[in-house]
Parts: sequence; C-alpha cells; structure tokens
Amino acid sequence: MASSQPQYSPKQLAEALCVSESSVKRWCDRGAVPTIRTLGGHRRVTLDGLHQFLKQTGRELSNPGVLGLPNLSLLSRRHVPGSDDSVHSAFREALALGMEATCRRILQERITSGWSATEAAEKLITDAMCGIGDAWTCDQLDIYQERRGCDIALRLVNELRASLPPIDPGAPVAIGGAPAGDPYQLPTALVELALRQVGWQAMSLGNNVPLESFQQATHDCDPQLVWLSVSSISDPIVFVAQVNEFAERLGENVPLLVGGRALDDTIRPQLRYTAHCDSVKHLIDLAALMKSKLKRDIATS
Amino acid sequence: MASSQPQYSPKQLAEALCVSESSVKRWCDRGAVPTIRTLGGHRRVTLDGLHQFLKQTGRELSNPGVLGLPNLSLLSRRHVPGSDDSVHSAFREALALGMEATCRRILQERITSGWSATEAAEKLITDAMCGIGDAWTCDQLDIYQERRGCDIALRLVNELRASLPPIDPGAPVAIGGAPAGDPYQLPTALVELALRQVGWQAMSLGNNVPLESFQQATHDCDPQLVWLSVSSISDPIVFVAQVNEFAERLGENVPLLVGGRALDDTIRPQLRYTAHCDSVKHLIDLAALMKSKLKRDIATS
DNA sequence: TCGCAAATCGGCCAAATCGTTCATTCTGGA
DNA sequence: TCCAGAATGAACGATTTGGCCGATTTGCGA
Repeated sequence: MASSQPQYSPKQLAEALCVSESSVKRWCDRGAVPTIRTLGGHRRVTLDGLHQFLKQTGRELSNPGVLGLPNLSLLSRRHVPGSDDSVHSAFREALALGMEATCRRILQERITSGWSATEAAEKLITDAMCGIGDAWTCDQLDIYQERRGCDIALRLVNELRASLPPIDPGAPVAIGGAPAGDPYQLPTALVELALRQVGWQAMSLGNNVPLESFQQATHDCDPQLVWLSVSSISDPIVFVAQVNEFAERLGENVPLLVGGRALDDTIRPQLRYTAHCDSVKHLIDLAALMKSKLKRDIATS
Repeated sequence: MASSQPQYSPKQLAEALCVSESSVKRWCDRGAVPTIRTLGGHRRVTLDGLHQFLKQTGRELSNPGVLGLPNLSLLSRRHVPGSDDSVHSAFREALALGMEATCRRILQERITSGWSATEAAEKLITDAMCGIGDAWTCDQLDIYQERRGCDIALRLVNELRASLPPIDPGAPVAIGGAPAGDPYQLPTALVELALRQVGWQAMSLGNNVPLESFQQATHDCDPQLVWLSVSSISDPIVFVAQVNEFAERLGENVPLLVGGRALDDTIRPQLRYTAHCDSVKHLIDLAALMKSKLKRDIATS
C-alpha cells in the first residue's frame, strides 16, 4: 500500500463527517474508529482506520475536501453510470504512459466507492490490457509501453493481494497457473486474487508452467481446486492432449476450472474439464459455491 | 557486513512517524526515545533505540520509506540472523517451497540489521535464484517451484520499491530493461530498485523488450542513463549488432550501462557500451558518481 | 585542510487537543 | 402524551503540539 499514510485529528474528522469534535472523540474511545495516540495522548486516525470506520458504519464523508480526499460519492457506481467509460479510458491511458501513481489512484478510488478489489482490478485491468493490446497491434503504441503496462498492472494486483486479510490456514487449497508457452502473468494473478478474496488458500504457480509440473504441484500441495488460465497456445494438438491427460489424472474429486481468451470454440469442445469460466466474476461465483459444498461435505463426514 | 548501526535525526524520525520535529525532540528529551548525542549536541537515534521506542509504545512507522526500512511492523524482530550462509540457505529453501511470508521476514530482518534494501535484496535473491536454477537443472526441484520462486521474489522487490521515499520529480531519468528473448524480470527489477535508492528517477521497461522499442522509449523519455540487463541471448550475432546500433544512436551524452550473466567474455568484447557492471553494488557506485557529475554539469552551465 | 550550505540546536508562543462536565436533543416504550 | 436512557454538542482549564527564530554544528566538496 502507499508508503505515506496520512493521519487526521478528531477536529479534522469532525469537520469532514459534519459532526462535533466531541462525538468523534467518543467514537474513538468506544473503539468504533481505530485510533492511535501521540506520546502526549492526542488521538490520531490513519487513512486505513478511517476507511474501516466508514465501511463498517456505512457512512460517507460529507466533506472530504478538508482531509484532502477526493469526493467519493461522485464516483459512486450507481450515481454516474455513464462515467465507466471515461474512468476506463483514463486508466488505460495512464497505464500506457507508465503513470503508475495515477493508475493506483484510479483503482483505489474505484474500490473506496464500493467495488470489491477483485471486481475493480478485473474490470479496469483486463479492459486496459485489451485496449493496449489492440493499440499495439495497430502500431499506435510501442512494445515497451505494453510490457511496462503489464508490469505496472501486476504490481497493482500484488498490492491488492497484500491488502487482503490473512488467509485462514484451514481454508481449502487451490492452485493454478498458465501452461507452457503462455507468457501472460496477469490473468492467473487475477484468478489468485479472486480466489483469495472468497476465502480460498489460493496459490498461483505462475506463467509458462508445463502441465507435467502442474501434476507435480498437485501431488505436493494436495489442492481441492485447480485452475488453468490460458491466454496463448503454441501447439493446439499437444495442448489438448496434455490438458486431457492432466484432467484424467486429477480424477473426479478435484475440479479443474479453465478459462482464458485462448480457449475458443475450436479448442474448448476437445477439452476435459469441470467448468469453464468466461469471466472472473463467473469464477468467483463457482468458487464460492464449491467452497460451501466442501464445507458441507466435511460437516457430514 | 554492515558493522555500524544506522542512525537517524529527529527530522527523519518526525517524517517517518508523521509528527513534528519539535515533538520528536521533546520525546527524546523526556527519555521516551533512547537518544545519543553527537559531540556538538545533535540528537541521534540508533536503529535499536527506534525499535525499543516502537515496541514500548506499541507503535508503527507510518512512513518507513524515509528511513530506508521495509514497510512492515518492526515489532516482530527476532534477532537470530545466524551466519550469512545459513540465512542464505534458509531463504533459498523458503523460496523453493513457496513460503512467501518466511522469505519476507528474512529479507526484513536483513534490512533492519543494517543492510540497505538493495544490498539485502540482491544478495539474498540472486543467490537464491542461482541456487534454485542449479537445483532445477539437477532435477532436484520442479519447474513450478522455480516459476513460483521468481514470482515471490518479484513481489518482494516490488514491496521494497514501494517502501522507498517518493521520487524527486527533478531527479535525472534512467530507463532500462531486458532485451528481446530474455524472459527474466528479476534482474532489471533489481536494477530499477538500486537506481531509485540512489536518487534516480528509474523506470524499468520490463523484460523481453526489443531494442527498437528501447530506442522509441529513449526518444519518449529523454533519459540521462540507460541500462541493459542481459540474462539470456537467443542469437548472439543479431544481439551484438542490435546493441551496437542502439549504442551508436544513443550518442555520447547518454551512458549505456550493461550487465547480466549472459554477457560473458565471448560477447562483451564485441559490444559498444559505456560501462559494464558485474554486480548491483558496482552499478550503484557508478550511478551515484554519474548523478553527482550531472549535478555539477547543471550547476556550471 | 578549509569554507560553505544545510541541518540541528534550544527556547518560545500560538493553536490544537486533552479529559471532564453539563445542557440539549433524539429515541423508544409505558 | 410523557418519561427515562442514550447520544450529541458546547464549554472549561491543563497539557501537548507544531512552527518559528537566531546561534551553532555537521557534512560535503574544493
């Protein structure tokens, strides 16, 4: 997360929230607002603490300006439906120009206005990378801009990943990645983020991992779920054969989720898999379902 | 080895703690922060003293970057680093097994015991990745372990990068990356980290970037320094020709630093470049030198 | 080694914040 | 409708904080 963490005094919060200073102090003392103290005993509230408070109480800053914060309600998802495009294009442009701080800010604003980390990341990043890819094939962008954009996006995803609450060690394990010949890191990183957010102990093996190595990893980690993110296929025939062998060995008990833009209508029918996901949203729903099913199975056994 | 502990001034602590310099001075005088004095009476706080203060008051650095410390609580400081070798092998093993938290802890202990972020990262990570590479070619490790290790290491480097103080917008610009056919992201990320730490506005273009795209980037960004990190070469003849053409176009005013394990004695003599760096340490020294030279040039012009 | 710019010193003061108390307003039930 | 309990907002002296100042020290380059 951002290295600089601003802090606010009760008076500032009071003005931003349009309540009295006394109330803010009481809320701090009651524990509703996470508060730290200076050595002399003055209350200080970090930005994280403020966000936590706002989220838990469903409150909004009626006057964010005094804290130097952007007006979140204007970005609210339901309030400005038509602004999606403008936000997306702003993000895409910033990513192409290597303006990492701007990208991070847009993503953060998206999240503070009610999107989940996964939703915001998927929408903004996949859209932007598609757009950059298109522009690149049209010679409007240079290769280095595409590469740099990938690096920045990966950093953002990793930051979101780090900001998630710690994983429950008892949670079911999921592993996955991108197969050999697939150089894309972002999709599998997004899948990992999504699964972690819905409570899986998800671990991405990375990109360009041969399916034999998936098999070894499955043996080592004993997962309850395996995903395969496929953005690029070098040899379709070999790919289909290897995936099917892998699926065969996985057996019935471990579901195999596949997805990715390389799995088009010519490839997909030839593959053995448990489910195909068109989007991360789809994946999340499936994963949540499987998690609760696992829980039931354990409870009944 | 870093023998003497780093020391911080009240002003630095103030920024890291998000309080005023006056308050830090008062806290020092009150005895809350263990303080030593220079002969002339200036206050200095050692890293140990800082730890003691943070632990006793249950406090965290809200802005650790300005002290060159990683962005994590210093409370969990178990000071049992052991010998260099044992630390290295522990890190290597944790990386191979995907134990990200352990890796992060070892790296941070290294930094809080006086190493700079760059030094610690280079020593631990390059050593570990070499070791993992060796074990992999010997069939002791699986491919997925190597890929996962790279991903984790890259995350760690990016976390250190994020914990650095914000870049001075007036600082000289440096760009660089790994050329086409080179799939390694870590080396160029480490170089970027190192340059940022010594005050450059460094931006990595990523891996697998064609030299033509380097040229475009040079045109777009107008850097004062360009680096080329080469860990793998597909076609040596083409590579040499392209690097030399690139160096030619760069001209005299923009130094080209090259490095990486692929530049062996058969390749290097054929290349045009300003300097070759055997290690990141070497690179840091050179970059610091060039930065001060730039400063002088600007001052005299 | 010397000189100079930047950092730090100690002290001072206005403004902010502390904890507390009390009057007022809001809320839900008899 | 009335009342008791809870939350809010305002006011108080005591304490802390943050910025300012001229004098001194430090660190770096010539």
